[in-house]
Amino acid sequence: MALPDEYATALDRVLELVVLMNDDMAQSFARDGLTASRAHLIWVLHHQGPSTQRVLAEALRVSARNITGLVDALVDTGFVTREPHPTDRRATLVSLTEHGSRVTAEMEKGQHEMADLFFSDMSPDELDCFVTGLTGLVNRLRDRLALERPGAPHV
Amino acid sequence: MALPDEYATALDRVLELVVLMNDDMAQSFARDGLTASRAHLIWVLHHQGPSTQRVLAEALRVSARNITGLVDALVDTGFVTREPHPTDRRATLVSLTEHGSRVTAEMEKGQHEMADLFFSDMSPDELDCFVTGLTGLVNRLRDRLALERPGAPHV
DNA sequence: TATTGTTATACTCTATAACTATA
DNA sequence: TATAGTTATAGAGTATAACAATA
Repeated sequence: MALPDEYATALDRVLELVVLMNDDMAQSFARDGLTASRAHLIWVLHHQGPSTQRVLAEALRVSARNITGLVDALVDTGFVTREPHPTDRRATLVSLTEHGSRVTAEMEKGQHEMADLFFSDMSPDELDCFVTGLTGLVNRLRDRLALERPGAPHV
Repeated sequence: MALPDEYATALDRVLELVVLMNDDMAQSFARDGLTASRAHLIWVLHHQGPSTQRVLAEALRVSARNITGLVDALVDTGFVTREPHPTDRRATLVSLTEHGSRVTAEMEKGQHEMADLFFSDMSPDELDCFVTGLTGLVNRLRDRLALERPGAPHV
């Protein structure tokens, strides 16, 4: 055990970051008429294009039943459409509407603004040092999670 | 706009940290038979001692009705007790049981272990530089949230 | 027989509103 | 009149299980 006080302060900062980021994202989603889960779903569509509900369930790591509910809600609120799959008549393809595309594009822009807010005040050295420390930390955390949750995907 | 690629990488790391921390905490709570909300509640009791439900509602920033449900569940699962308030007969005092105290003490120990995992591989210089960068980032994020949510408490 | 998505059911967290008991 | 906590009701996310249509 080395520097308990510094460690405690540093961990407090990390925990505060997590809380603030969760708040910030939830708030930003709410402004668009979305929840975190619905935002996650259309974010996947934004990056992967039209997808079956099966694929969405795997991407969000939730049950097929849950995807049915999320897609229902996103259809009702005009973010996505359900269309028949061209070759597999069991499946449906979920696609972004124009509104859904506009919102996900705005989300991407919001990420760039957030990156600017976070990093444009740092010198190149400061940024490098911060990212190095953060990367090591994230890697150690990812390893621990993989160990403690044997069923999880070991990407 | 300065270094878009470095910024994007750095933001990705931050976002990954948030996801992993959320997963890690949820997993750790589940091992103790808790949810995030219930863990938050007993964490407040651990630090503030026996409290009225009113105080807990303010600490967790949720409705009084919600606290009733959380305390019901925590009483059923043996983490807390409800007792009459000594002077105000409208109020009830929520206290940790022995089991609740043991679990919160373990949570505290788990935090120390997490801090060790995160920081014991960093040199003092690396830690200092990481914390400096993180502190600035957290401060800018907190300021932005305060601006965008005028009703929020300006601690 | 396996897969896709649905309906049925249930649990958790969240909220507002109406109500009781007490201050 | 105001406050502490409950009951009533509702919406959202999550799960498993049973079932339909299709592969």
